[in-house]
Amino acid sequence: MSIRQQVALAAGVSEATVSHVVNKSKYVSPELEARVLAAIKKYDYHPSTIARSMVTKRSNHVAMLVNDLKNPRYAAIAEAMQKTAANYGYIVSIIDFNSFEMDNNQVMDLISRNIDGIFVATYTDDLKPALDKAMSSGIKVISAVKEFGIVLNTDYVPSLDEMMKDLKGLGHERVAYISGYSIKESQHSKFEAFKSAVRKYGMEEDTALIVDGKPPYRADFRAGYDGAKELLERKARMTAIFAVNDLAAIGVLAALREEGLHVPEDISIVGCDNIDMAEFMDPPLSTLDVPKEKMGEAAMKMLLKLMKKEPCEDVWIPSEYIRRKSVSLVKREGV
Amino acid sequence: MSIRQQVALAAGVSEATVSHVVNKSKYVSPELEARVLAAIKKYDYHPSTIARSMVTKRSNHVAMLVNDLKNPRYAAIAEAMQKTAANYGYIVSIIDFNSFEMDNNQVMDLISRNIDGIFVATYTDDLKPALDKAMSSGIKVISAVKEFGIVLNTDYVPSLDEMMKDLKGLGHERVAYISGYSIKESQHSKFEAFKSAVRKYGMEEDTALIVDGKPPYRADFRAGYDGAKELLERKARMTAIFAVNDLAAIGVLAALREEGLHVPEDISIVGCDNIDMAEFMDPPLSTLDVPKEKMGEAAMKMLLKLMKKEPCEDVWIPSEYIRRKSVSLVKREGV
DNA sequence: GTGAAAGCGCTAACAA
DNA sequence: TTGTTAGCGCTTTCAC
Repeated sequence: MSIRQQVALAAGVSEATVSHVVNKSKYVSPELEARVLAAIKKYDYHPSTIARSMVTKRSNHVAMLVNDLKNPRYAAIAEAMQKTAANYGYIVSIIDFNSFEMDNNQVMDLISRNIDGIFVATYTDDLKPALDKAMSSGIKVISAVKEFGIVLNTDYVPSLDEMMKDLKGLGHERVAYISGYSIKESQHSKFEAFKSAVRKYGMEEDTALIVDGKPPYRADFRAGYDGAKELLERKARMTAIFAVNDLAAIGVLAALREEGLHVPEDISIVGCDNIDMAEFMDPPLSTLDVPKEKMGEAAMKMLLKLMKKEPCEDVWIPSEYIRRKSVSLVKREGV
Repeated sequence: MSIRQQVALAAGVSEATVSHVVNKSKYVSPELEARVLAAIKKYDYHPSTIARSMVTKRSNHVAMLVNDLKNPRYAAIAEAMQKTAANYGYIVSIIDFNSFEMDNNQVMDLISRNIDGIFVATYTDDLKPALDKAMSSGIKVISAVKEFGIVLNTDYVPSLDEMMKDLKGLGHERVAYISGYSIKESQHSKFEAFKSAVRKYGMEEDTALIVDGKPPYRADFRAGYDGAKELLERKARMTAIFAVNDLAAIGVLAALREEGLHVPEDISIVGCDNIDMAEFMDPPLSTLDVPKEKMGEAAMKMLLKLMKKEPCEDVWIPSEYIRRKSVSLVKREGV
C-alpha cells in the first residue's frame, strides 16, 4: 500500500481528498482538512512532483541559460531568480552552455523534461533551433534579444550616456570599446548605446577604437587583456577604455600595468556590471551598475506571468554609471 | 492519438518496441529498429523524461548544493559537473542555497522531484535534516564533509605543506589565517592541514594569527578585507596571510593597500582556489590551485557509480601551491 | 524477437 | 462536500 493510500486511510478520506487538501484545489471541510494534514505529517508524506507533472503538464521547473557562469554577474542574477522561484514553488536549473559543444541537446533535454519556461540570459545564434523548438512546444521564453520571446535586458542607454558625459567633462575625446563577445551577434544594444553616446557628446568616432570579439567569443579577463594590448599595438590613441564587462576591464587593468601605464593617470577605465569585486580592484573600477537582483527577479516574474497566460511586455531595466578611481581628468595625450 | 502511437503505427510496431529501440533495452531486429528510428525522426518524437521517471523511479536529474555561486570556484566546478552529466544524459540543477532562508524546503523539493543524487559542494549544519531525509529516501549523496555520504573534497595537505615550506624558506615565521567561514563547521580539513604545516616547519603558533568567521559566515572580498583589518588592529605581527579563498585574499589586498602596506614588500599573501582572476591581480596572487574541473567531473562520476550501486570510495583531490608575486622574502618585521 | 497489458502516483472530471 | 474513476506517457513483466 502506498504512503498516499495510508494517508487517505488514516484520515478516513479518499485519495482525491488528500490531493485537494494538498493543492487547495477544492473546498474541504476544516475537520477533514485537519485530519488529512495530521495524517500527512504522521506519515511524512510528500507528493511526487513528477507524478503531478505528468497529469498537469506543468513541471514547476524553469531553466536559465548562460554562457559564462564564472562571471559573477550571472551568478548574481541566477541567485535572485532562484530565490524568487522558490517563493512560488519553482525550481530553476542553471544551464551553463559554455561548457558544452552546444548542439542543442541540452535544450532538447529540457523540453523532454516538460520544463515550463526558459530565461535566455545570454544568447548565441547556436541556440536558435533549440529555442524555436522550445517555443513551439509551448515553453515560455524570456530572452536578452528580440529574436525570441519576450525581452528582458539591461538598458545601457542612460548609464552609457552618463559615462560619456562624465568622460567628456574630464577632457576625453577618444574612448575605446572592447567587446569580447561578437558585437553583431549579442551585443547590439550595448554597442548601439555606446555609439549614440559617442555621437551625442561629439567624441571621436574611429573604428581603430573598436575591438570586436573573435571566436570563440568570450568576455573575460583574457579578452580584456588581449583587447587592451591590441589597442596599444594599433596606437589607437585613446584616453579611456570602456570594456564590455568588469571581467574584461580587470584584464585591461592587468595589460596596462604590464605596459607600464597607470590608471587613471595615463588612461581611464570603465567596466560594466558592477560585480562585487569591482570596488576591490586597484584602482577601484568605474562601471555601469546592472541591477542583477532585479533582473533575476524580473525574469522569474515574467515567466510566471506568461505561464498564467497573462500579458507580459518587454522589460528594459536601466543601468547606472558609477564613477570610481579608475576614471579621471585627461592628463596626457592618448596612448 | 499520441505522437508515440503515431510513431509505433508508422513503423508498424507496438509501443513497447518503440520503447525498446529508444532505450536499447532489448534486442530489436535491425529492420524494425531502422523503421522505428525513421518514424521517430519523421514525427520528431522525443520521449517524455517525466513519464519515464515515473515508472523507472530515476529522474536522471542530480543537484549540486552551493552556498556561494558568485565564487567562481563553484561556478567552475558546476560547469565541469554539468559537462560530465550531459554525457550521461543527466541534468544538474545548481542550487545556491545562500539566497534562501534555508529551511530545507529546497532540498525537500528536490526529494519530491525524485532527484537521483546530490553533490553537497558546501556544507552547513542547516542542511543536516534535509540531507538525512534525502539519504533515507534513497538519494545518493556526495559531500565535502564526512557527516554525509561519500566524501569528495580537496586535499589541502600537500599544497599547504609546500606553501609553508616556501614561506619558511623566505624567512616567514608568523603566518595568519583568515577563514570567513566557520572553521569548526565547514573548514576543518583546511585548517587542520594549515596547523600541521605550521607545526611541521616550526612556525609560530599564536591564536592572535587566526581570524575565524563570524555569522553570517561568508568567505568573500569583505571577509578578507575585514579579516585583514582585524589582524592589523590586533597587531598580530604577521609577515604573511593565508586567506581561505582567493576572493578573501583579494579583499585582503584591498585592505592592506588602504593601510598603505605593500604586497609583497611589507607582507606576503596567499589565497586558495586559483580562480581565473588570481593571476590578473596586482600583484598576481599566489594561491593553492584546486582542480575544479576534476572536482566537478569526479562528483558526477561518483554519483553515477553510487546510482549503479557500484562501490565508491572517498576521494580527496590534491591541490597544489602556486607561487606568484604576492609572496616574497621577508623584508621587515611583522605588522 | 515482438506485443499486450498492467501500473508508476497523481489530478480532474464526473457522480453521488 | 466528498468519492470514484479514468487516464497522463512511459517501461516492463509475461505471453506469444
